[in-house]
Amino acid sequence: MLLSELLGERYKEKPSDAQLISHIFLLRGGYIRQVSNGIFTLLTPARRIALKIEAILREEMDSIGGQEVLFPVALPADLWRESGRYDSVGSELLRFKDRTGRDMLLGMTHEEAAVHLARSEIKSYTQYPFMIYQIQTKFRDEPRSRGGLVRVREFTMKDGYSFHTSQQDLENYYDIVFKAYEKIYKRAGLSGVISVKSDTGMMGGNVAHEFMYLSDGGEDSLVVCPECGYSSNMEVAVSKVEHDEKKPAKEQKTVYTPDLTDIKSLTDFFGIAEKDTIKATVFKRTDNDKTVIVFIRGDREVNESKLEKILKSEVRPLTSEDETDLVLGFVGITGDFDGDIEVYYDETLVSENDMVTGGNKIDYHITGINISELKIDKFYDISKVNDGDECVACGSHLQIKRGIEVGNIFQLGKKYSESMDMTYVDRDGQLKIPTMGCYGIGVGRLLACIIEEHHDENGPIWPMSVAPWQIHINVLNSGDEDVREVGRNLYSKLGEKFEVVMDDREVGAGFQFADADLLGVPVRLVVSRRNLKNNVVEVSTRDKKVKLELPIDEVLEGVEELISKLK
RNA sequence: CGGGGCGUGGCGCAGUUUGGUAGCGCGCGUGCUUUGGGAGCAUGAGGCCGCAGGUUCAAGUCCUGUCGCCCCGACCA
Repeated sequence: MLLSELLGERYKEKPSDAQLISHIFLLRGGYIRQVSNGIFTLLTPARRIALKIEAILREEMDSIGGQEVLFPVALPADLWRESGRYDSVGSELLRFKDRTGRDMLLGMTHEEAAVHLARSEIKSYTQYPFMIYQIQTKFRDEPRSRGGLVRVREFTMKDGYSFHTSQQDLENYYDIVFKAYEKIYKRAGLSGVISVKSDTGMMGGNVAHEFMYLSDGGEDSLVVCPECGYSSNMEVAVSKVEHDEKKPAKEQKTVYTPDLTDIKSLTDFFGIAEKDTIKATVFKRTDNDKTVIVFIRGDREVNESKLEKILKSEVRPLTSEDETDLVLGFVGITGDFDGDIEVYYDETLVSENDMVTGGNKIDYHITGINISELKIDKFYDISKVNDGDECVACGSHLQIKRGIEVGNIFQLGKKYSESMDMTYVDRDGQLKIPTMGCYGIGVGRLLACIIEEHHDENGPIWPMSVAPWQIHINVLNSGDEDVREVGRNLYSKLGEKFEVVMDDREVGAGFQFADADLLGVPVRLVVSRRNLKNNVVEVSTRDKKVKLELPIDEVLEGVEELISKLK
C-alpha cells in the first residue's frame, strides 16, 4: 500500500466529539468515520485490523472444535416468537416489515437462528456435542451508544453456540471456551482482561462470565478482591458488611427535621454517620406498576439488578410524575404501608441499633430505631457493594474498578432448545432436549480496547498480531531519484514476505512521522538522503524500544529477524 | 427516557450578549523556496451559518418548532 493512495485524512487536531483515547485516535488516524449515532464506516486501516482480529478468533474457535457458519442478518419475527423474545426484548431489537407486511427483525444475537439450524440437522446423541459460530454484523438499537467503537449500534461480533446432552458436558466445554477466550485476548495484545461473574439478563441461563478490559473509561462497574481473586460484575457482586456491634439500643424519639429530605442533610443535622441512618428507596414495578419500598442502610445504594431478581420484574425509580401517598423524603421503616405496597429490607440493616429513619410525616424523623425490635421476618441482599467492603470468600477489602466488556460466555441451559422444540434421540431411544452455551466477542470493541492499552501521545502502537501493516517505510526526500529507488526496492522486496505500507509522498519529515505514528505500524524504516550517504537504512519500532541503523544490504534480513521477535 | 452541552467550508474554532456586507487557524489547488518531528512566501477555490416557520427595512445573531450530534444518568448479551 502506498500512503499517497490511502483513502482517509489524518488530522492534527482532536475531533471535538471524541473523549476516549481510542475514539480520538480512530478518528484522527483515519480509521473510522461516523455515519450516524453509533454507526460507523471502517476505513482500510481499521478494516485490516478487524480482519486480523477475526483471523485470531477463527483460529481459536476452530481449535476448540467450532464450525463456522453464517446466519442471516434479517430474520423473520416468527422465529423469535418461538423463543418468546420477539415480545420480551425491548426497543433495542430493530423490528420492521418486509414488502409483504411480514414482521422481520435485524439479528442482535443468534440463539434462535442457531437452534433453527441445529434442530433440523442434528438428530442423535451421537452427534453431540457440537459448537457452531459465526463472525457477523449485529444490530442493536442501543438507547445510548458512545465512545467511538466501544459501544455502537451496528458492529461485528463473533458469536458461538454449543449444544450438549448433559449439564456436565456443557460445563466442561464452558471451561474450554473460557481458556480459549483468555488465549484470544493474549494474542490480541490485551493484558488487562479479567473475567467476572455476571448477570444473565435477557439471555436466560444460570452461569455467565464477562471478560472485562480494566479501564477507567469503562462503562461497567466491577468488584474485585485483590487477595483471593474474587471478581464479579457489580450487578451480582456480594460482600460482607461491617456492623458496629457495640452500638447500644436506644429509645425511639420523634424529632422535628424541617426540609431534611436527604441523607446528607440528615447526617449534618444529627451529627451522625451515613451508616447510622435508614434510607428508603422507592421503585415502581414495571410489570404491574405497584410500588416497592426498599429500606437500606444510609451508606448503601440499592442494586436494582438484585432487586429485580427478587421481584422477578424490572423496576424503575419512582418519579415526580407518579402519584403516591408516601411522604417522599420522610418515608420511614416504622411506617404502616398500604397492602398494595411491597416492602423489602436489606441485609445491611440486620442487628443495627440506634438508627434514624423517616417519620412518615412531613418534616419529622424518628431516632433510636433498633432493628431487632421491629419484627422483620426476612432480610434480602439488595445492596450494591461499596469500595472497601469485606470479601465474602477471604475477608480482605474489595475494590471497585471500571471495565469494558470485551466478551461474555453463558451457560444458557434449555431456554432456547426447549421453547423451540429442539430434540435428539438419546442412547435409550427417548427424545431429549439438549442444553446450550453461547459465547460472544465484539471485534470492534476489542480493537478499541487494544488502542486503550497500546498507545502513546502520538497515536496507537499496534501489536504485531493485529497491526494493519507490519512495516511502514518512510521515504524522506523522495524527490531524490536515488532515495526513491532504494525505497521502491525495499518496498517490493519486503512486500514479498510482509504487509508493507510506504509513505511515498513528497512532504516534510515531520509530517510523515506524525502520520506514521497515527497508523501505529510496529516496524518503521526510514530511507533518506542522509541515511543513504552512510549507506544505511534506519529501522525502529513504533514503541521506540528498538532503533537501529542497518546497512542497506542487510535490511531484509534484519527486518525479518526483528519481526519474528515481535510476533 | 431524564439532566447538561453543541450544530458557522473537510477538521478545530471566533462571531450570537448589544440584529447591519460571514471571519481565523489547519487542511485543499497552483507557483517558487524548503526538506529528519505536522515548513515559508505568494496566490486561489470552498460556507444560502443543521432544517422549517416567524419577528424586522435587515436575522448566523431575536422568537417558535423540528432534526442531528456529544457528555452524565437510566438501559444494555
